[in-house]
Amino acid sequence: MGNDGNPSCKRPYELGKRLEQMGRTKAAVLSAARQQLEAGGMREFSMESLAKASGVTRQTIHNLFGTRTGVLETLFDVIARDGGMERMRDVMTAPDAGDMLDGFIEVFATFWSRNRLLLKRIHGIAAIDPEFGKAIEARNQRRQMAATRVIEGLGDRAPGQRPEKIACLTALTSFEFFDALAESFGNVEAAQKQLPGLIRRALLKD
Amino acid sequence: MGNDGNPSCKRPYELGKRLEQMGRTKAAVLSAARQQLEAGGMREFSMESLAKASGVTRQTIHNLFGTRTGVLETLFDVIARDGGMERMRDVMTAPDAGDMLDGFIEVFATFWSRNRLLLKRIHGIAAIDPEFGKAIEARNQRRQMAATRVIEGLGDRAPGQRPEKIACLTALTSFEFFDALAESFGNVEAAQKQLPGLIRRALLKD
DNA sequence: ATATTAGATTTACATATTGTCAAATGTAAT
DNA sequence: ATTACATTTGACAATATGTAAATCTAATAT
Repeated sequence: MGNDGNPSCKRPYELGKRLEQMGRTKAAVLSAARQQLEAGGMREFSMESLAKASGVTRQTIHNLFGTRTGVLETLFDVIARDGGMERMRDVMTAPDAGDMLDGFIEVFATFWSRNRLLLKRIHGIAAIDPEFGKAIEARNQRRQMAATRVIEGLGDRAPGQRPEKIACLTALTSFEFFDALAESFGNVEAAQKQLPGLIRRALLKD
Repeated sequence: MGNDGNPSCKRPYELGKRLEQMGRTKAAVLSAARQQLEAGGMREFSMESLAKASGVTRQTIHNLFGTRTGVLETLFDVIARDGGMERMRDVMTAPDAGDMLDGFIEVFATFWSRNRLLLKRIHGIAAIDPEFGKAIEARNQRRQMAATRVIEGLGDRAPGQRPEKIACLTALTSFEFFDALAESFGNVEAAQKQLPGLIRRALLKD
């Protein structure tokens, strides 16, 4: 934006209100994308229907997001940023290791349950599209790093099997497991309620 | 096949050798499908490339499998049938409840690990295509029923929380969790090795 | 052996979707 | 009023799925 560095421009130009409008359409597109993905999966999710639902042209969406994958990536970024993950900062600095574990579990369980349907689709896409999958792998690795610090914080008396515990905690706090649990229970609340105890038993009793 | 009950047929006709050929092409297509899905996800998996890889035309594949989804469903059925699941019969009739639990876990862990990449793709597709997802949900429900019998067999002294245990066992033996575990460990063998202990701790200690 | 016939395979076509481009139009900042 | 940029419009190429009619193959009856 702006016209910095463009020698053909004869005077400066700030977008101002137009940027706001762009932001609104961008939000509208993302909202429509979310709705369509959740409702009907990838079948309903076409640039055409997206354009119609958000009241703009296909071309505009291309201008705003690049490609269809671009829409997905943006959507993924948005929910990751606005999903309560900022609480992780506090959690990871908790003085008590047990509190850290509990907070760790709770933050993820909340995030997963809040965005369950959408994340199901997005992770599904990641599973069938290796390239898109990298974006999600990166986040999983961050979760694994956090899990490492949690396990180290617990400081058990058998440090030899820490790697196993880290891997278990990482897998048990994955979206995939949470989703499977919610599926088996038939509702999200039960999964959210049972998860902490389940993980503590799996990890701590040895 | 054959022409049974078709009034427009003027004389009996057995396919014989031609059926063998069909079987071979069918197998070739499925093999190519598996390879392409595992290697490059849905990007590589087109009717065109499938036809080229298996040495037939697109139309032949349509005749043999109906639609592209038909190929996937057949592939899913094939691995489900030839994946060692027949051992479940013996497992579920084991006299000792602990053996039943162990066998239950082991059969699924083996199946998941043997077909990991392919199942990752197939479950991914199920996640983004609600209609296709039903086929997999059906199998998950069968696993949940089996899990119910396993938990009931264990006959613990707190039958009030059986539903929770059933749901946990179902989720912990899901492909999604196994895959997440293998991902965190970095290899399948470790996941296979750790899973039984993890599940026993999560379930039994209370 | 050979003509007949079911149905396997091919060829050609219709439809839908993504992505891109150029030019026209709209709109807010200067 | 003029300029910069966003947005629309319309068209196009590339790619994919799925279908209909034409052609070929091989099993069978005579």
